[in-house]
Amino acid sequence: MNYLDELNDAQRAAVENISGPMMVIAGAGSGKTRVLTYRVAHLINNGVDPFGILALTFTNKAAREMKSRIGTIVGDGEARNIWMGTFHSIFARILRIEADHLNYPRNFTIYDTQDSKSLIKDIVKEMGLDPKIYKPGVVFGRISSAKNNLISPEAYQQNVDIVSEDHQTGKPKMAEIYLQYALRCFKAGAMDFDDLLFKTNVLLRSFPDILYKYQHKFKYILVDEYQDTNFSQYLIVKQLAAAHQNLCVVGDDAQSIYAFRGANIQNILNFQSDYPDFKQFKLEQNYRSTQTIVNAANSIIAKNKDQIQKEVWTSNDAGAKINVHQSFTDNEEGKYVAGEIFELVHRESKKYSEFAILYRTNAQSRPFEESLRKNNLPYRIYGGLSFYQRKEIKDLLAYFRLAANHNDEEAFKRVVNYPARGIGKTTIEKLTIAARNAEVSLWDVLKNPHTYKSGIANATQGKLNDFATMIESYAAELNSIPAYDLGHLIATSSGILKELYDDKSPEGVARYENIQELLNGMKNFSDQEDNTNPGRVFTLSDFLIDVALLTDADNDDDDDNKVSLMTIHAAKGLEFPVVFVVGLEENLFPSQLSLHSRSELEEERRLFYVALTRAEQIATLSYATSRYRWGTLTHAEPSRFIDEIDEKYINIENATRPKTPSLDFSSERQRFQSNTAPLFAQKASVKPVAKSTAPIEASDQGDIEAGQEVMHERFGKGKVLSVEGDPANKKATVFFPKVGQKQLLLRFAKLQIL
DNA sequence: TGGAATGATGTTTTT
DNA sequence: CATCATTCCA
Repeated sequence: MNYLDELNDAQRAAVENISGPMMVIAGAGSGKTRVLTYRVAHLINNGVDPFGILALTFTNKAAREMKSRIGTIVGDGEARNIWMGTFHSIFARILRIEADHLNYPRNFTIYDTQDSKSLIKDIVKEMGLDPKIYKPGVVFGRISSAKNNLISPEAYQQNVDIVSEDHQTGKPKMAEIYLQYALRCFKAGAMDFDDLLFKTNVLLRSFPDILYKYQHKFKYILVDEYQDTNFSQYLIVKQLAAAHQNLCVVGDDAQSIYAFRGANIQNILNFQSDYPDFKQFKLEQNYRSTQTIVNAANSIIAKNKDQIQKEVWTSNDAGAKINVHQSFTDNEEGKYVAGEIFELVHRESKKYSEFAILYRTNAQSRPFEESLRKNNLPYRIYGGLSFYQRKEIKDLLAYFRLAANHNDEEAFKRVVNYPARGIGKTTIEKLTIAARNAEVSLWDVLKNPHTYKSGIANATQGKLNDFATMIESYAAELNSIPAYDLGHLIATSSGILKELYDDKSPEGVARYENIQELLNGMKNFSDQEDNTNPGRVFTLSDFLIDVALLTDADNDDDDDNKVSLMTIHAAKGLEFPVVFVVGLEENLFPSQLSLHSRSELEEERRLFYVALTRAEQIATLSYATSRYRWGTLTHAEPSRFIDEIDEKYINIENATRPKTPSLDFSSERQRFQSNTAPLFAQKASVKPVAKSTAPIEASDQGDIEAGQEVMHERFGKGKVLSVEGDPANKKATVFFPKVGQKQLLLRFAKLQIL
C-alpha cells in the first residue's frame, strides 16, 4: 500500500475516506488527479468491485490516462472494468443499452453541433421563417440551454416567462422550432450532445426499475471537474447516488470556465445542502508552480466575489517574475513568442514540448503558427477545427452513419449527391416535400416513391435506387467484417477517394491524406485485441459508437516533442514548464461579450487564473496594441487583468514611446522602442517595474574553453567541461551545480567568464 | 444539373 | 480575411 506514502495529509485523508458523500476542493496544481487515481485504486484494494465504480471525467483522454495509472497500481485487468469516461460517453453507452425504452434504435446517431444547426436551418426554412431572425446558432443555443435545464419542448411552450422572453426578442416561434427539432431528431433516430444527458434524465425518471438497476450497479461514484457540471448532469449524479450516497466530487470553483454552456457553479456551492453530512477536503498545497506564479494567480482570483475560501500555497522556489510583453501588432506578438522559444530551446536546451502558447480564441493561432514555422520550431495545434469536423471526414462518416441508420437525414443530405451522381436540388426538394407531408424520412420516400407520390422522374428514381442499393450493401456488412475493411470499401466504392485523389490542389491533397489518416485510425481500431473475448471482430458498428464523441485531444500523437498551441479552455488540466498567455487585450481577453455582467467577467477572470496556473516555471503575458480583427487593423488596450496582478510579481519588459497617430507597423520599429515613456501611460494603477536582476554581460564567446568557471543568467555558476562545433556554432557542455549538466549554444547562451 | 464567380457575413470558449 | 451561401451561367 505504498501509494499512500506518496500523498500529503490532506490528499491522504481524501483517499482514505471510502464511503459517504464527500467534496474535494482542489486548488490548481494540488494533485487532484493523483487523489482521484489513488482513491479509485484504494477502493479496489479494499474490495470494491471495479464494475461498481462510476468515474466521470471531463475528457476521454483524462479517463484513459487515469485508467492506465490505476492499472499500474491494481492491475490492468481490474482497472479495465471501471466505468470511467465523460458524462457524454458513459451515458451514450447506457442509452444504447436502454434505447428501446425510449423508442430509439440501439444504433442511434449522435448529431454534432454542425448537424444540429443544419437541421435547425432546414426547419426554419420549412416553417417559412426569416433565417436572419432565427439564426441557427442562436436557436440552437436556446434549445441547448433549455435541455441542459431539463426543459422539454412541451414545458418550454407552457412556460410563460420563457415564451414572453422569446416574444420580446422577436422570436415568438422559438417554442415551435424546438418542438419540431426534437421531433425530427427522434424520427431520424438521432440525439444531439445535450440529448445524451437529457434523455438519460428522462430514462431515469420515467423508469424506476432502470433507475434502481443503475443505482445499485454504481455503488461508488466519482465526479471530476464538478465545477463544470450543468443542471442536467447534476441531476443524473444525484439520482444515481441516492441509494448508496457514496459520492465523491472533486473540483475547484476558481477554475469554473464553462458557465457559457450551462455549467452551474451553484452545483459545487450547493453540495452542502444536498448532503448535509458530507465531508469536505481541501487540497491547498500547489506542487506545480513557482511561488511567484501561485501568488500572482491568487492575487488575480481574489478579485472575484463568488468563491469558496481557500489558501493555495507552495513550498517551491520563488522563481522568475512574470514577464509582461508588449508588441505593436499581432504578427509581432507571434514573432516575439517564437523568438523567445527559439532562444530558450537553444540557450537552455529546453525541449519544444515544454512550451505552451495559450490564447482566448482559436482564431488567434495563425501568427504564432507562421512564426514558429519560420523558425523551424515544431508545433501542434489542439482544437480549432477538429479533425472529425473536416468536410471530407464528415462526408465519409456520413456514409457510415447512413449505412447504420438509414433515417439519419443529416447524413443523407450530405452524401446523397456527393460525389455527384445526378441527384440535384429539385429531386431533393421533391423528396423533402413528400417526406414532410407523410411525416416519414427521406429514405422512406426514396424507397417507396409510389406510396408517397414523390413525383420523381423515372430516370432520376433509377439513380436513387442505385444509391439505396449501395447503402444497403454497406449495411449488410456492418456487423460482420472489420471496421477498416468496410471503411475502405466504402471510401473506394462510394467514389469519395477517387474524387479527392483527382483534386490535385494543395487542399485536395490534404483532404485525401486526411481520409487516409481516418482509415489508418480505423485499421488500428480493427486490429485491437479484446482480451476478455479473443477473436472478436471490431466492426464499423463498433467504430461508430465511439467516433461521434471523439475529439482532437483524443489523438494520441502527443508523445512528440512539439510546442503546444491551444485555447485556454483546451488547456484545462494540463501543465507546462513555460507558458505564454497571449492576446491579453481588452475586448479580446476579457472578451467584449463578457463585459455586460459581473458574473461573466468573473468567468473570464477564472479563465485567466486557469491560464496562468498552467505554468510550472516561467509564465509570460503578452499583448499587442493593434491587431487584425475581421480583416481590419484595430487598436487594442492592454487587458485589465494585467493591472490586477500584484505588481511585485510582474516585470514589464519593454517600455514604449507614447502612441502616435501615424502607425508604422514594420518590425523595424522595435528598435526604436527603448525609450522611456511608461507603459500604460493612461492607466495609473500600474507602473513600470525595474528588471529584477541586472543582465549579465556576455563575454566574447571565442574566449570560452574547457575548464573555465562561467556565470549563466539563469543557471548561475558553472564549469565548462568541453567546447565543440565549428566556430559559428560552438556548443559548450557546462556543469551547473544547481541544475546539472547542460549543452549550450554559445551563440545564444550569455556566458560570462569568471 | 453542375460548377464557377460573386456577394454577404461574421469571431468565445466545447462534449 | 476567409469562409460560406447564394446566384448566375453553361
